[in-house]
Amino acid sequence: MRVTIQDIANAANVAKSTVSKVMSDSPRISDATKQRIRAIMREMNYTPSSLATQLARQSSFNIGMLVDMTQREDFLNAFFYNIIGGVESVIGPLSYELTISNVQYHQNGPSYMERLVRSRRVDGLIASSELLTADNTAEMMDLEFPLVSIGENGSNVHWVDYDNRRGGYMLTEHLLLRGCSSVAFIGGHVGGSLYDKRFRGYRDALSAAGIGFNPDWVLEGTADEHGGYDMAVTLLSEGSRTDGVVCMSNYAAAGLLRAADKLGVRVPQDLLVTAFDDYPLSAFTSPPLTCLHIDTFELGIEAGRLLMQRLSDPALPRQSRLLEPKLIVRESTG
Amino acid sequence: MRVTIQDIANAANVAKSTVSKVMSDSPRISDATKQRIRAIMREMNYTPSSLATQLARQSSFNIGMLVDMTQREDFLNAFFYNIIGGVESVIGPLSYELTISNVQYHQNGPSYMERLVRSRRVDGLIASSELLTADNTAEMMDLEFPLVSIGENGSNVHWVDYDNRRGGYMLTEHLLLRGCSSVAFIGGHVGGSLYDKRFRGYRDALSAAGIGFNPDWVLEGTADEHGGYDMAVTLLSEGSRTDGVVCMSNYAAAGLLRAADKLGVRVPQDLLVTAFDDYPLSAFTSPPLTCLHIDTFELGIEAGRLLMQRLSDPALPRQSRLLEPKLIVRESTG
DNA sequence: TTGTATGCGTTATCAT
DNA sequence: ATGATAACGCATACAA
Repeated sequence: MRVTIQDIANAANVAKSTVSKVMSDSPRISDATKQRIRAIMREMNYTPSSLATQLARQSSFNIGMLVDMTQREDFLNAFFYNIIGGVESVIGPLSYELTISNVQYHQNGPSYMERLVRSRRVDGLIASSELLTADNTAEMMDLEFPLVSIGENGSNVHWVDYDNRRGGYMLTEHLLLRGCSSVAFIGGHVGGSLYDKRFRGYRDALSAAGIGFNPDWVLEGTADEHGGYDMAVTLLSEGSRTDGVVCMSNYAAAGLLRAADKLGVRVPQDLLVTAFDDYPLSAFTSPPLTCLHIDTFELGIEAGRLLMQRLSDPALPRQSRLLEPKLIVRESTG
Repeated sequence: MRVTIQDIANAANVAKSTVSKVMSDSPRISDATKQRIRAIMREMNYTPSSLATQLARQSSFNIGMLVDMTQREDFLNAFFYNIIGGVESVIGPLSYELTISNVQYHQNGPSYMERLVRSRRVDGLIASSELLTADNTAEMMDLEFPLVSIGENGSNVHWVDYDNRRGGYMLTEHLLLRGCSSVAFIGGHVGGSLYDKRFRGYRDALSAAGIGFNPDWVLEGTADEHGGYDMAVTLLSEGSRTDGVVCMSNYAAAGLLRAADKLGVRVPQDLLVTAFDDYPLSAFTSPPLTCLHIDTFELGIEAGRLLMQRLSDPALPRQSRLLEPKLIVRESTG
């Protein structure tokens, strides 16, 4: 830094403690001196050193966010980026900055626990639940280090998540309301955290409608375009009476649509189709897909809010927020 | 911080300066003491305070990256996220952290110049050229503040960018090589920085092939699905002899494909189609699109490298890097 | 090879 | 209402 608080103090013929008080707008400084010193600060183009401030206040005014960039799947990227945007939108106005740290590159060198947490490089951390090991979580709890998990978390930490069970329920219910009687569920694998919740929602909706569950309607597989195509071929060729489908992803749904087209199955005349995630394909398939929109920006906002709350109240009891997804109806369901 | 360097010094019965030297692995400390003190540090679970280190070293070891999150267009998000990943992949291993700052929220409060630059909260900045005003750029030059622009920049700053002219050239040339003789260029508007470069590449490729340029083949318009549809209708209904198209975006191309389908124009039999950007639609349209892939992760890497170079050599003469896009051939061109 | 003293630029406490 | 001074935790030039 060029000009320091001392320079200002000298120029104004006051002690630097006075200048400091002016900056914090202390009521114990006369308005006259405030004006005078502020003018000098402007004139001398003074900006306090953030490094010094941070050390003195024992706070970095920095929030860390852990991401995993090994997954080069672009659609995930868009989600994370939105989360980042959401977090920033709440911490930014509170004069906190956002530090993005990639777990990938912590493999060899010091981990994020060292780089961010123990060194106090950030005042708090937001991280996807998959990236939080039990050990690290425990240590942060022990250090009373503010932490918010994105994704339901078993440990005693704050978390925010979308209601995936509810999502499965909503899509299934929508199909039933449109007259479907045998609804299939395709993509994903039993044991996946997303899968299990969404599948449960699917089954709950069937039960609620008094419809028995048929194992033939459920196909596991990779939830991408290729997987969707294959599962659709299986599902539609068996002469099954399926009249509605819930897909684990819009990529799988795109594959399904391609298969249906090839097999002469018309959507939505012969088959109604729904999928999780609006982005990126749902609006552009033919026909466009009825889908469930997950607003990850909102997720970031909630995570940020929760963390800031925790920051100002260390005794904040453990909290969690379950956000509701939004149904977007398009031609694939009539 | 709980345990400080002083605590370690006490426990080891040495001066804290000795401990400091051990941490930097100074050759002037005996191996014996090094081992002994390191053991104590481990045992006492010591991690140096980053705040204190930063103040003492007069460096935040932080790189700032400016983004504009007002644009809620998801596909842009994926690009930016990849840039972030690229930057992080080079600065992370060098023990720098990445600070993401959103210009949007700097509207009212202090600007990023105040929050990041003048306060020295970051040691250097990476920002998209559209976000850099002449004033701010000038001030950073004046402060000798390390800056790398993403996107060609007129000012005397370091920058990295993709070669958009070359991109326009490549797509056009590809069509010509596939036998097209009248190639159209649709989407975007004269004056746009991307447009002008890409369009120039298109014209250059035509010239190089000795083909005259026909203004009827060039349609301006929004480069989204709707715009693409409209432009295609205009282009294809006029009984024009266009046999190949370069689209400014894969969204526009998707619209074009929809229009072609409706008008009975077959792709690629009657018309070859190419587009800028692989992500997100190009692989999923029918037929899948031949397109130009822009690896934004790579862009981030180059930006990061350039900045780190500048950081270690303040006298580094102004540099720029122009990256070459990659042609991905799919069914839309046969 | 290790220790002493000072600086880094603030904030905060306690006098005055 | 303002000033002197001690933290904050580490790095470093200079002594020993």
